[in-house]
Amino acid sequence: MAAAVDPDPDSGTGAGPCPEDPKGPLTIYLVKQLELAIRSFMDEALRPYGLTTFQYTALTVLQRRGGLSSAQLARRSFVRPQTMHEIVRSLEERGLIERAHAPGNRRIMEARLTRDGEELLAACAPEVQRLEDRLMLDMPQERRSAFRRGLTDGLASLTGRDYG
Amino acid sequence: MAAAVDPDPDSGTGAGPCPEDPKGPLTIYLVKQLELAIRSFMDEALRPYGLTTFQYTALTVLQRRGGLSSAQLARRSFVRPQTMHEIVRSLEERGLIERAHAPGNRRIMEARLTRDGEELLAACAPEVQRLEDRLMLDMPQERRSAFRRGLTDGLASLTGRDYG
DNA sequence: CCGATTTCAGCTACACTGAAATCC
DNA sequence: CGGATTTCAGTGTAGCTGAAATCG
Repeated sequence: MAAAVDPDPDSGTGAGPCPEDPKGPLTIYLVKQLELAIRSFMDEALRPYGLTTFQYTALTVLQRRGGLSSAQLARRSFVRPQTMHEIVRSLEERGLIERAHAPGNRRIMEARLTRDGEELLAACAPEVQRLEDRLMLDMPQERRSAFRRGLTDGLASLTGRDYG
Repeated sequence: MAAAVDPDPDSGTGAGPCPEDPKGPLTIYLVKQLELAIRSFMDEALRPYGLTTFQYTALTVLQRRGGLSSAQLARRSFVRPQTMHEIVRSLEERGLIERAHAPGNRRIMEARLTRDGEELLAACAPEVQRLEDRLMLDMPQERRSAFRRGLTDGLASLTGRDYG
């Protein structure tokens, strides 16, 4: 499967420090590698529920902040409005979200989870939490905080938004 | 463009702590958000060179560790060998890498950067470094180390490999 | 008229499954 | 024969550009 992660004996990981660059790989490279690993495990965990990682993420954002428009979601996810519209449309078709015209602005469609959407997220939650736990397994509490702070600070630096 | 990142006044980021969960969003969510932001800026920076972020990443891995096979690259990137084969094939077609049968094993094709590939990477390097700098801009040295450690530790936890 | 949102159409890149051939 | 690598064929999803319609 996607996340088989055979502990393969390929010499090294491509990430370790080399004689030429003692500081190791770029941090942006490490972020990408970690995200690839997470997405691989997420896709595997979510496949039984018929969700991709991206669809799941969109649903959780809508769960936390209902009433967002497709364009607002797109900005959060750094994709074009057309791309997010496609995701939203498919989620609506499956009955996981529903959309209604915003009061006072007829051209904006606000999306919200349906009961089915809530239930599907609840069904996935344990597996997602298991992945979160596994990620943080070997980190003592203090290091977890420092890690999360690096992530939010980096996001703030790149986007100018506040993720604290 | 992709990374326009208008400092839009949408209420909040979807990532901040909510009354219901004082601990804030899952760390795996933060990793994904940060990677989305990075990829957005990377795609924008690399477009003039005709490279996607994924292609660029594959090239840099081959630069650090020449002589890898398509299947070895696939394991590092958590994709199927068929997927990586497609990437490698297109890079070879463009003359950025070349492949040769491994000595002693005729079914393995080892890939290496060509001179054109090296030059293209060198041309991209400044822009990529600018993004790296921007990510770490507001972090003092100690916090950068803690952040990088979180990334490598997380990778090690998920994959069982050593990214130290 | 300008800007934001939604939507349609077409396109490329990514990633998967399935299967076959080659070689150790 | 089993296992790994490469390759081909087909499919679906993600994400892009371009363009149009709607509404404030």
